[in-house]
Amino acid sequence: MPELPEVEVVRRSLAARLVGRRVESAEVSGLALRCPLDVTAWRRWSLGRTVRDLDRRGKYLVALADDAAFVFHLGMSGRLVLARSGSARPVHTHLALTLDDGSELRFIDPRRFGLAVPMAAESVRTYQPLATLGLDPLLEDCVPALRSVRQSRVAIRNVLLDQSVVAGVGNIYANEALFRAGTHPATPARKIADRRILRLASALKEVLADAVSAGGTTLADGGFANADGEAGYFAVNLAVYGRAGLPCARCGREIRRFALGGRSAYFCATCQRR
DNA sequence: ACTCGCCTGTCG
DNA sequence: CGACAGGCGAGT
Repeated sequence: MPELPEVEVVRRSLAARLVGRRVESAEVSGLALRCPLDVTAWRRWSLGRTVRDLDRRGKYLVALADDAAFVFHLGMSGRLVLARSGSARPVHTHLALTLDDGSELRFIDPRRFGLAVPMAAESVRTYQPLATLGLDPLLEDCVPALRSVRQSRVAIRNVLLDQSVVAGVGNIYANEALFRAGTHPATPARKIADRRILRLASALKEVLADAVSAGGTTLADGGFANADGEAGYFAVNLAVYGRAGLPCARCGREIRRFALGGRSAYFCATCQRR
């Protein structure tokens, strides 16, 4: 489940080898991702362009290539990898861009919840999925964003998942940040005192930075890998996510799981209070 | 402000 | 074989 740290790890592992490369050909699988993969659009916007920059916006990656931009989202199971052109493509490779150094950028996504869209560089500014993103909790102070929802009745775990509030947080890091902040996931946002908002903001930044340093979270399913196909090792540092029934590393109490808005929330009833 | 459907692989 | 994983957009 690529969230902000995993996308940042991909960006860092990809950027140095992608920037300066010219796109020579583009092929697609024919299957739709979140949006249809339009081979005509890909060829129109990518062929002959040179990648100048690779940027992250929340969970999105934006490659700038001269007057074009390629927007990617890894969805649930997406990978962006660089491989040698001509080597066998893994199953579920939906986009392959061959580059001028004999490498090939591949977008691989078994579950096809991801996104790969080419466009004019000037269109990025108004592209709706990017335009609605909240601020970046790794790069910016997210206290103002968390304060902005102080009237909301929505459970704080769900607030953290709202990409228009803070961009890039998914279920793993929402749960982990709440554990570090000592706040119960179901706490209505408006019930959280300002001191706890400050604590949550710093816990969020801290857990995201720790996860980036560890190369991201690769769960037992092996879903996530960086651009070289390497797993991250933050999974060993998860305090609550996926640990229902196991003892809390801080107090020993059994971690509990419950459904919150259709997806699992995890917490320690001793360490986290409403 | 909710729920549902999309999609595939894995696990019990 | 059903449950589950879950980001996100569409529908209610």
